[in-house]
Amino acid sequence: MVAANKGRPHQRLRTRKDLLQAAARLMRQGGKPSLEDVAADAMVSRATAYRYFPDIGALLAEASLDVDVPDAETLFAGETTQDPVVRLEIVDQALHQAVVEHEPQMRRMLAHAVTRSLDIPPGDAIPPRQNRRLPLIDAALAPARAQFGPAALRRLEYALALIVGTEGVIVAKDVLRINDAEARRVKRWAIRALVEAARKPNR
Amino acid sequence: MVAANKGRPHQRLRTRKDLLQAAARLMRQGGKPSLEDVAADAMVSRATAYRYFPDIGALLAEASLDVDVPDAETLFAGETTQDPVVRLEIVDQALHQAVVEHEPQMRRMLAHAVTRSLDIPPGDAIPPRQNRRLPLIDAALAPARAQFGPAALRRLEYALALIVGTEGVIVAKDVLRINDAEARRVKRWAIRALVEAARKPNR
DNA sequence: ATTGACATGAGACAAATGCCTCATTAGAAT
DNA sequence: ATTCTAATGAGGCATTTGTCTCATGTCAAT
Repeated sequence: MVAANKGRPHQRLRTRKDLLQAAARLMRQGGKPSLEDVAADAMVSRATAYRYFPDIGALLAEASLDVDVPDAETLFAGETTQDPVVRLEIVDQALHQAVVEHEPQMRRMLAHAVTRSLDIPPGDAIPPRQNRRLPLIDAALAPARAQFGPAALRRLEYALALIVGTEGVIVAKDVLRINDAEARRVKRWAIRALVEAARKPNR
Repeated sequence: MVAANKGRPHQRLRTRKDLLQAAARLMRQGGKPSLEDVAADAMVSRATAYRYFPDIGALLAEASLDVDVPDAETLFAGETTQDPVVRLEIVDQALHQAVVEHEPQMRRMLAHAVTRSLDIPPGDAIPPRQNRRLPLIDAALAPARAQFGPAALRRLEYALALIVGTEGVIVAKDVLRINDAEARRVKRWAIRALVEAARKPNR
């Protein structure tokens, strides 16, 4: 593995970027490129690719990762509503769309994230999974925070996180086998139900 | 691949079982056995292993699959309650426990299920993912079916399926990074909220 | 008991994976 | 401009993966 934070940052960033872009490009075209393909497309030697990524799976997963999910600020830029349900539906819409638009990458990413803890030596620290979901949920609820108690808010955010992320879309597709429209409908209903339940004084 | 339903069913089932058992045994011991290891342990030639499973991933995933989740009948055997919330919590408890008890296998299984649609030739049929969740949810709601309209029932079942399965446990662990107790608490709250929302006349 | 279809074992093969070393190159600091 | 070090390229190596062929063994039906 190449050094992390000294020496030649530019060069390192460039080759890293080239590798990820090549991987993304090849995946967009067709199935599962080999590390050799990626390295060749990035005009980088195979050894160098292994210096940046522990294995081909990690490379592909990370290349799948730069699906740009809008952040909270841009998502709520022109939005004036205070209604948490409306704002949550905006979040769900954005995430849902990102998933269906980049479904193969999202699936690969999820698979990698889910098994990462297995392939590292036991007793070693598990790198935290990157998380775009909670900040968005939090931002959606921000204007209405006063409506909930602190514990209820936390509980609500966690429950919502079970519904709005990648996994929800995948479950709807693979387990429930329903189409996008119905999946969206189910989630919207659930979101509203949870928010309203959290609004109640207690329990 | 070996024939599916003619010839010598006994022999086929035996070797298939031997392979799966060997894979399960080796996985229980340590990390990720190679197909060669599995074949050797099953006292079967490598070629034969490939005749039963398309690749090592499928073998390991299927070997992880025989985690016995109780079916609806045994789960509700001594149960007299009609309350759907209580019954749903029983289901959630059972599934949650099955996941945490066999976490590595469940993760492998999920990863395989999630990416299976990617590695098959495009345009080909996607084999349905096996589903233990909906029947259990359905059984939990069965005594209370009259309380819901048909559309509301469907919607409720789908929403619940987003919360109670494997994915929910994984999200709680990896994304929310909360412990089992809190995960259970969040899910119980969400389940109750959804059921009660579905009870209301409409919307 | 014999036959015929079916399952298996043995081994060859190309490709991919991950790891390694050593020489060369390119960037950063002086 | 020179120097030193970090990054790279080239290639080798052992292992694994997945596919194929052909000979052999074995089950089941007659």
